[in-house]
Amino acid sequence: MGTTQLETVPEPKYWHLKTVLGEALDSEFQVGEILPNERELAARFGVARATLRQALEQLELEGRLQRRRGVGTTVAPPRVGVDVSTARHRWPAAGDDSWQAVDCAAAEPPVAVLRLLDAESDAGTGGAAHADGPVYVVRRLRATQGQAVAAEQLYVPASSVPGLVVPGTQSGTALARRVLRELERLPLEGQDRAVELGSARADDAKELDRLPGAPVLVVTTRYLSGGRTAAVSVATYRADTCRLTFGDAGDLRIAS
Amino acid sequence: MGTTQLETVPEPKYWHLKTVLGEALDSEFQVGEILPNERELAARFGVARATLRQALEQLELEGRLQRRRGVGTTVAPPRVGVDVSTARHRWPAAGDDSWQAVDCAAAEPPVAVLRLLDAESDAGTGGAAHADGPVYVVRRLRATQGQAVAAEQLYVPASSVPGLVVPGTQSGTALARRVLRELERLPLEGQDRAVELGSARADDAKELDRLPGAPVLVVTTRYLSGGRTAAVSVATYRADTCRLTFGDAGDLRIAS
DNA sequence: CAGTGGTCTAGACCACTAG
DNA sequence: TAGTGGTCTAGACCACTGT
Repeated sequence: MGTTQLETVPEPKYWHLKTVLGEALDSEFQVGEILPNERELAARFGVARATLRQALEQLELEGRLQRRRGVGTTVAPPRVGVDVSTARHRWPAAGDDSWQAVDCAAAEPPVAVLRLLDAESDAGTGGAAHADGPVYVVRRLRATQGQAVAAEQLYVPASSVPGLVVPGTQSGTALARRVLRELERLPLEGQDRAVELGSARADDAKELDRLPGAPVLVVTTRYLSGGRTAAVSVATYRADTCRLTFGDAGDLRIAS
Repeated sequence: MGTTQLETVPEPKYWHLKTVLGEALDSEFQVGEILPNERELAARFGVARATLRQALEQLELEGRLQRRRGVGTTVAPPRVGVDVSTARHRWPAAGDDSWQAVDCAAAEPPVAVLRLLDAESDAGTGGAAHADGPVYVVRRLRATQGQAVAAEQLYVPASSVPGLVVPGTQSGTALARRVLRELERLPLEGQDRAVELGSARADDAKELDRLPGAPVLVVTTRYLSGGRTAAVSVATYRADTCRLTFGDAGDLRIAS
């Protein structure tokens, strides 16, 4: 009783809410403007806070909202187009100032990365092209317009950078730059790339100023040199704020 | 009280749950195997069902689980790699049997698409290159290994297919094929592509066998011909089951 | 039909941010 | 310290699937 049950289609409340809110965002709000808090919005729409939050989550997923704990919910700017095109045979460092090397250390890569590094080795031999030796993990950060948009781990087997000399103790970021410089000496023959949805690991989330588990676009790149996989990059892009572009002709310019 | 509060770091329960479940999936379950139902799992871990669901949602987002109402929760197979590489200057139809034309009708595209279609027109003129005329919307479905992985709307301004003759009433799928055939007559000069996260619209969701709002990867492609945007494709890929590949050298073969 | 996941409620407390 | 979003609970009912 009380509920008029106006439609035969029981469209979920949060879905309808999302639509209504989305239209309101278009017509009544400016980018950066702060919305009423969740408790008030829920009351205003006559729903529980959890239901309201379900709608907000979707809008945030679509990049229309930005929520920050302790602050509030704001209207997000349009997603920034981030170029991830397979720039004609270039190493990840070459002439790209949007990436900033942060750290580097020898470490054991996850098995998924190991499989990529060994991808060209004969299945029968079992063993390894270069996965047995140490692998340098270079951590880099990508920023666009002052905003951190991606965190990357670049896995470089020591066998790919034979010319590298490692002095005893050296700052991680200096080592990172040296590994990248050595890498550029190899002839780059091609690259593989894949994009999939993931959720941010705790460390990546912190660098991207998001909570752990935040939705991210994971770009995996395999750099090929000498018939082998010379390096593997796993880059984690904020899915809420980024649109990955692969243009022959640059941006898609969705906004203006 | 009763809670031993074992850690100084108040890691969220659902996050810890997700980790535990994820490890269990690796070691104790087979692909396709069905998990205990949510009420039992929640009881077993001593949490509320909503909390358990938060963990399951994340695992589903990462493509590790598949949940179907009325059926249960199953262990998902590894994501399938779907090639979306900018195949050397090919129209969306050419020699690709993974796409199946479904329907076609003249319709008004969303404003975002209109902006793309007019992208090359002079900003000052305001008006339009060809957005004023009718626009054909071809709907297609992409299947891989018997599974629907993507739903596409291909926007083709009538001015891009001047040779097209439209008989009075014609089946939508036949019209779709004719539009595509006409399109192939144009010289394709290049294409722009962008990938971003979205949530499935109701109609796409139905064709992808998902609920509305399900996370999807939206691939927007702009086909360039004669210095103009001859067509725009908006393809919606299931984010849970798909990994988009852009290989020079084919798949990344994460699995085996 | 019984059993599943999906939606929704009305609370409570916590972690974080900013004044 | 006040106010925000984030987490969590213990229920309830609904929509869908298979038998």
